[in-house]
Amino acid sequence: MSGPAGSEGARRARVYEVISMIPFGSVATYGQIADLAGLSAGARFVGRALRHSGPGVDIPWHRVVNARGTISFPVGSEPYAEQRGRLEEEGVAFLNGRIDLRRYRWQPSLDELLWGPMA
DNA sequence: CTGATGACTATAG
DNA sequence: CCTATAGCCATCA
Repeated sequence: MSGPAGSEGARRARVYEVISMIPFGSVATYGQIADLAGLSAGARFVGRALRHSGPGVDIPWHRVVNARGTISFPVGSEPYAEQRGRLEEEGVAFLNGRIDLRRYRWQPSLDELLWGPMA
C-alpha cells in the first residue's frame, strides 16, 4: 500500500465524506474527523486535505475546528473571518474566540455513520 | 537525501 | 492562561 490506510487520494476522499456529514449548527475537531475516517493520528492529515480542497470540493469545511474549540487560522485573517462568520450564521456562539465543544460538538450515532444523514 | 513546515494534539510545568 | 516538547506525516526547498 502507499500508506497506512490506503492511497493519499482515498484517505482524502474519506475525510471529505466524513466532513460532509457534520450537521448544520455543529462542529467537529480535526482529530475527530481523523478518527471517524479511520486514520491514525491523522489530525494533521485532515488539515492538509482541507487546505488542498478548493471551491471545487463542496463540503462544510467551516464546521471543522481544533481541539480547543478555536479556529486554526490567525485571528484577523480573511479565512478566520469567513469561517467564524459562517459558523455564527448557523447559530454557533463564540466566547472569547472560543466555541463550547461540550455544546456544539457533533456526536454521530452509529446509524448516522453507517447510513449517513439519509435525507 | 536532509531539514523545515503546518487548517493538529496530548502532556507537563 | 502561558510555553515547551514530543508525536505525527505528506510536502516542499
